[in-house]
Formats: sequence, structure tokens, C-alpha cells
Amino acid sequence: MTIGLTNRQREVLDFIKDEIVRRGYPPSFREIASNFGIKSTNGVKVHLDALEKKGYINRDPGLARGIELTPLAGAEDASIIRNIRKVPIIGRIAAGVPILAEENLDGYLAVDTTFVQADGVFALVVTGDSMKDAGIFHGDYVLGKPASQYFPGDIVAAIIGDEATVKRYYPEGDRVRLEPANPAFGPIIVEKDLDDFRVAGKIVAVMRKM
Amino acid sequence: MTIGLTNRQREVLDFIKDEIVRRGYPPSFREIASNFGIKSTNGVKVHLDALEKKGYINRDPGLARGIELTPLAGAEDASIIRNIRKVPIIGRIAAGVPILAEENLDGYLAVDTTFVQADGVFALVVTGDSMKDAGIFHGDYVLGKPASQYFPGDIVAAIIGDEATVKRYYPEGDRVRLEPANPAFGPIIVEKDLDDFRVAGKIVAVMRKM
DNA sequence: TTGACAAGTGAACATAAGTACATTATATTG
DNA sequence: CAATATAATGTACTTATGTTCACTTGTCAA
Repeated sequence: MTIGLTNRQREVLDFIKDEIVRRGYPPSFREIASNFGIKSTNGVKVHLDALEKKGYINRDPGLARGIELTPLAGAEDASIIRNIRKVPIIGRIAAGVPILAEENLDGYLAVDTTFVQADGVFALVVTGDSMKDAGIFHGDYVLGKPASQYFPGDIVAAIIGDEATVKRYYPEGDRVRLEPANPAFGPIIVEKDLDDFRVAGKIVAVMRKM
Repeated sequence: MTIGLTNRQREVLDFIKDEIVRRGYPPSFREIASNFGIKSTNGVKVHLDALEKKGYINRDPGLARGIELTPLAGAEDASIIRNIRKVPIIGRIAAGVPILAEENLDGYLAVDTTFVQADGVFALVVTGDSMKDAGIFHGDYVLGKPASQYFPGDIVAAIIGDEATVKRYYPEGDRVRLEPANPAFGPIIVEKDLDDFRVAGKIVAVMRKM
């Protein structure tokens, strides 16, 4: 058995999905057959059996139009909404407005609640490889969670002027040392009470597209 | 005719909606009947005829489970969940079943479609730090996408026996070298055609909870 | 107190839809 | 070349599902 789907199986699965979206219920064997020019319902059955064995659909034997899509097939049922948070993506940071202000937003990222429980979490796209050794690369999304207090060694998203940067946080008297995790970079030292400096949140998750 | 819906008609409509959400396809006459303790399919038919006449559903005569909800019935717009995929999390891998078989599943992870477009993508929790230098740590979720072909240097999820491992893929004749990204670990060499070895997918995303 | 409507029973029926099995064709691969 | 996987055909069959019709019961308003 092919591990993935054969071309034909994929075509059949796509047709089923389209029909469900279009009509609200799955097609019958004969409808599938006629769509593909297949002249025997058994030709269809073989495909559906394969799709079921491979975990893309579920069927109750004998049930008319009883094709159930599994999440594998990209079925999105409403139950999913419960474990989802929409997290604002912070883009360019405008001066003088709160970080989560609309001007700064660059869309939303849907995130499973295993990654964020709290409100107020935001996402940021990392630029540069200064946190490489902490497994945070250029282009990664990081999720930041605002906290009332930050501890030495925390990886935080800090706003300096109109730029956000991700670094390790080390308070040092009335200054803060922002330490990269990459020997090729040096630390940034800033005055704690500087007007255009603030820590926006502690990094609680990293997400990378490859 | 009552202008709005009678209580009974509303109940029936709600049941139909629930069933569609729950199973992905509408109930049959007899399923509706049995849910309400109605002993004749005709009892159901009268309700459905009324619902259709009042514009809450559409039906194709004679069609099994051919109930279509109209916008009047509150066929909610799914746009909130349009950009979300549920991805199955592979846990322990049972022998002799496809990797995505139910036995292997350990729940689902909701993922933004910026991270996965294709179907068939699965998630895996990484064990060990053998891919540390590639920014993949112990405990990270990785998303794997089955492909028809894998190229040298691809980071892949490979199944060896009942274990999944994430490594760089290097084909070498009739063998495959699975190369870690951590000098503390050595490569794994396996026969390509070994029964209990297969490449399950190419890693397309990494997600880390911190 | 009649009529209209909602809600339902029960049985017979027609057809839509899934199942089973034997058989064919065409690639691919060792 | 034999073996295997994929993708079908065709027929017969079973069962799931929708339809029709005659009849009942209860409620409510004219």
C-alpha cells in the first residue's frame, strides 16, 4: 500500500470535500462514479476503502452518504474554535501608541491553546539570527506574553524606539542588558526608564515555517 | 400555517443542525424519528415539508440525507475557522498500521494555515536534542508533510520500528543516512527497504512551548 | 361544533445507495 | 518474465431511505 494517497485517491477525496462544502452533505457512490466517469460503483468503493484505511475518512457500513472526513482530510468542524486563540501579529511599531494598537497590527495568527492560555498574547516575526543558539531564527514567529515582572534570563520581546527585538533579559541596576544567544552578536544596554524602551512580553512560544 | 416555526419544527431543525456539525452529514428520516420518539417516518416528513415550505431547508426529492440548510436556518459562516487546520498528533507508533491510523493518534493540534496548506500533515513531539543545531529541541512539536520524494539534506520524520525520529535525510545507494544536527550524536544508517523503516514526511514547521 | 392546523400512527411501496464477487487491463519492478 | 499495485468493469444482491395514503388525536378560534 502506498503510504500517502495515490493521485486518484486524492482526486476522489477532493471531490468529496468540494461536494460537502457545496451541498452540505457527502456524495453517493454513484455521484462520485459519474463525476469521474467511473462506470461501476465498485470502482468507487475501492477508493473509499483505501481512503478509510489510510485514515482520511470514516464510514459506517451501509450508511447512505455516510462519509465523514477526518481532521487528516482537512475537516474543520466547529468544535475546533474552542481550542483556538487569535493572536495579533505586531508589525512595524508606531511611536507613542500602545504596542497592541491597531496601527501596529499586521493581521492575526491562529494558535492552539496549548501554546497560549492567557489573553494579551501577541506575535512577532523575528528579524536576524541573534537568538540562534536559543533555537529562535530569522523569520520565526514568537509569541510574547505581557507580565508584571520579568526575571533575569527570561527571553523577552523588547521595544526600542520603533523596533522590536528578542533577547535575554538581565536587569542591572537602573539599566537593562539585553543579551543575544549568538556569539557573533554583542549585548545591548539600555536605560530602564528610557521613554522609548519597554519590555513588551516574555516569549512563551516559537513557531517556525520551513 | 404558522408564520414562524412551531416549537416542534424548531426542535427538529436544531437536531438536524447538531447532527450536521457532529457527523458531517444530515440525519435520515428514521434517525430523526428515533431521536424524538416518533414512530413513523411520515411524522418526520411532515416536519421537513413544513421546514422546506418555510424556507429553512432545501431538499431534493428522494435523495438520501439530502437536507440542505438555508441561511435562514443559521448556516453559520465558517470564516472564523477558514484559516485553521487540525493536525493529528502522532504518539506511540503501533506496528503494522499506517502512521496516521487512529491507534497512533494522540489528539489534535490546531494550526494556522500559514504553517500548513496541504492535507495529510501530521504533528510529532520531538524527543531528545539531536537536532539542537537546527533549532529543534526536546519537546518541540514538528509538523511533517508526506512527500513523494525526499531530497538530500531535507529534515524528515522517519519511522524506525515503533519510534519516530527527526533527522536530516541523506540517501546513499540502498541505504539512508539519518544525520543529527548536534555534534554529540552520530548518524543512523538504515537499509532503505527495511520493513520497519520509512520516511513519514518532511518537516515543514516547528512549534515550541517555552 | 365545526373546521383548520399541528402532530402523529401504520403499513405498503419504490427507489436510492451500499456490498460482494468474479474478471480485466495496465503499469512497475525485481 | 512473474509478481504486485492500481484502477477499473459488470452483474446480482441487500438494505437504507424516502414516499404515499388512509386514519387518529388534540388544540384553538370563529
